[in-house]
Amino acid sequence: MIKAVRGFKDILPGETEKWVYLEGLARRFFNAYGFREIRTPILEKTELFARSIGEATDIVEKEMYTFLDRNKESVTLRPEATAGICRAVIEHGLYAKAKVLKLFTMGPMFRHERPQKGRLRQFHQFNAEVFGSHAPGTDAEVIALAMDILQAGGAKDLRLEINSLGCPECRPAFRENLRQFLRKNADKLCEDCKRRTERNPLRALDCKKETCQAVYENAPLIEEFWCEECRKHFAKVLEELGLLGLEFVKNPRLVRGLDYYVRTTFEIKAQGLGAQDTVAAGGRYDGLLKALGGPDIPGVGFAIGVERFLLVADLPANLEPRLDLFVAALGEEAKKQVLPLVRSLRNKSISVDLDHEGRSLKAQLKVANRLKARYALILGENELKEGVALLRDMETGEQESISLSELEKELIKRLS
RNA sequence: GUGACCGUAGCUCAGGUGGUCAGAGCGCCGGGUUGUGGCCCCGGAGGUCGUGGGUUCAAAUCCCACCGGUCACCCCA
Repeated sequence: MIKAVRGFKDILPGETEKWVYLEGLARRFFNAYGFREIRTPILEKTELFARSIGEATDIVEKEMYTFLDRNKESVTLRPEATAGICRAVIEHGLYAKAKVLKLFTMGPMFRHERPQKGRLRQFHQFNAEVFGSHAPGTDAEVIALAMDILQAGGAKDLRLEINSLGCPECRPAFRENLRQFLRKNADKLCEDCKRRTERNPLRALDCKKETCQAVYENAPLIEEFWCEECRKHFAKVLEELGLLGLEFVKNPRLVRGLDYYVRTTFEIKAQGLGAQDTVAAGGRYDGLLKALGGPDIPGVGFAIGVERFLLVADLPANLEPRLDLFVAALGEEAKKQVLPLVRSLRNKSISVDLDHEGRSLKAQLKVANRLKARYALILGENELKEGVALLRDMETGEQESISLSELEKELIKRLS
């Protein structure tokens, strides 16, 4: 048997209804916050991700689905959405259309990692990106949007963690200082952190090993290095979050895995997700557009992991579709009578199904029951003779006789 | 890439120390109701016991390898 590729999952009926529900929910909020939808390709030139995410990140080094196209050009299945959106914004000059450009997208991302709870190789995100605003209020607005979507989906016990990574003005000094600290304490660190010391010292702070965390109790803090601008920016973001009524926890060790973040970074964590407890994450990426060859326009955004969202969402129980009407036509003649009616009702958005296998009435009603039909319409020889059809209420079992000439009108009245 | 655990019908799972152990529940199909679903009763279909090798008189059961799944590490949504 041919099975789906590891880490790639079918989303089956029963699940798809939940997806559609959450997508609709997210769309309503994106709309309410003034975001327009953009859809970019799933495949991009590899260079785009290498330049935006960062050459030395795990994503680029070992997690991308990269291959040579037939013309020998290296292409990659997008591991995240921001890079592609930035590319499109630059390519089409979208930044010229409005001072502040608000975009959202939803769709699959691909990362070649070992699957586990809340982690697939093809996974899905809801993404929001704002271009053209340096204002801290925009950071807060974007965070509020993410929180609103998650809360509307019934996610409980959300924990918003926030930090500022500084900017190109102040971060290098911190990075160097931290590196010195790590070198001094190298003998107490795990192998991973020793490696991070030279490659990406900030990431060491994120290490989950208690022995390392014990060392980092005394590590230098980024806030001690923030420049005046970064300090003011962060304070203002927090103030606006407070005004929006959002609780947060400052986490000076919060470091993201993508190089393009500056200043504000945040993660929204939830209970019940196992080891991968971040449902949403994002931050500010002011230099990214310029780095990709565009104008020097700032950006802020976030991604919600849809699979993880589903794990913590509290959804309505009645998402599975119900059939309005099941038509049980007994015999060829009855079926001929009923086909035009079925089509007509369907064209009025009334959901109707019928049996094409010529099965017994009993079997047909059984199907009607399984499809959770509200009504069944029974038309057999007896009814044909009398020029009527029987409308059976599948809840109560009550049946009434309706003349064929009135049938369509009656059904529309009851079912629309 | 590393580790732990797991792999029996469509689904959820039983099957002490190898010898009617190929089963149950749910689902599906049919019958009980010559034209009436849901509840109940009866019957039926459906399985290379993940794959391949080995030990043995005998393996779903023990051993090895491989494949697949789950969770965790790394990292991240």
